[in-house]
Amino acid sequence: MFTGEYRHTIDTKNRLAIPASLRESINEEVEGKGFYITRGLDTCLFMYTPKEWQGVVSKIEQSSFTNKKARQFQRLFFSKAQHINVTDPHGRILIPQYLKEIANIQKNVVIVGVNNRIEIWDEKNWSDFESETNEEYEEIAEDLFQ
Amino acid sequence: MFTGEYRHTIDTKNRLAIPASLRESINEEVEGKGFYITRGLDTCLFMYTPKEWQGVVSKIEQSSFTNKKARQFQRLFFSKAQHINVTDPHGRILIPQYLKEIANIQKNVVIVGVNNRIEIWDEKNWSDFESETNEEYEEIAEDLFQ
DNA sequence: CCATACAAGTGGTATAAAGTGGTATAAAGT
DNA sequence: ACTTTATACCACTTTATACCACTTGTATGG
Repeated sequence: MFTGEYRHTIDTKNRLAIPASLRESINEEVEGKGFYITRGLDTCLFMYTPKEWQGVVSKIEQSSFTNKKARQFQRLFFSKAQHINVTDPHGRILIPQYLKEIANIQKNVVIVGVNNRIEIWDEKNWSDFESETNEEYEEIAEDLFQ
Repeated sequence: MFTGEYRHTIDTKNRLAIPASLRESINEEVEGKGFYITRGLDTCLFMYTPKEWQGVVSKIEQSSFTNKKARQFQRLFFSKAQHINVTDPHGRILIPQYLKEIANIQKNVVIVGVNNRIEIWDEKNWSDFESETNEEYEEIAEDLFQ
């Protein structure tokens, strides 16, 4: 399970260090090697272990769209996804340029653990998101913890 | 599984380099040698490994059209398809001229991994497609990533 | 409380691989 | 036999990977 919020930077060569504590929470034997990274929702990137990724993919293969919608969605979904292995001895990954642009990522990023996935945000988008949803958090939580 | 988006160019002799990371994700023993390339849907080209191609063909053979429709479709489908081997030491293939014209391919192309196939797009058509389907992506993806 | 050691994160350089463009040779079609 | 097309080969440019060094922050021990 991934948790926590970490502030890192992307360098000029699109390298980003995955926080050590997130890496250490992965059992490679079970979860597979490397990550699948893709376009997320709300202007950020989603990153999964191979095992969790397989779960998302099988959902897509089940889903019943009209032919055209299915084709178009699958095209976007797979084209934005990328398997990355962590070859760097310091646990850095390479963020594809097109994903940087989609999530509007500059230099300072926030890496967030969200249960079965890791999210990657531009610092600005993250603080915007936080201030927007701060109040709602209390409301939702109240319902949830009843 | 093919994923990712790659920007390459076609030279004056219709040669196109298949991205190394896509080639490496193929197990030739299982998938067969070379590719089948054909006219795709939505103004692009589809490219399959021999094994995946066999799957597509057998689907067509099962399909129950009226005789005339089936005949017309199969005629178009098979006539545009071509088996190509990758002889170039750099993994380049030769795009037949008639397929270039069908997909309106100029010099700059986008090569896209879409699960069991590779798609080849002219750069312009690809960016048009992206902007058209952007909103739908968020809608469908919301259900998916729950 | 300060000094030291260690780990994590960041930045740069050197090397290797991938992609592109051209020419020469071989094969195919006319 | 000639023209056209495809294949093989070679050279260059660009990009990615591997490697090394520095900085920062945290923990440990005197």
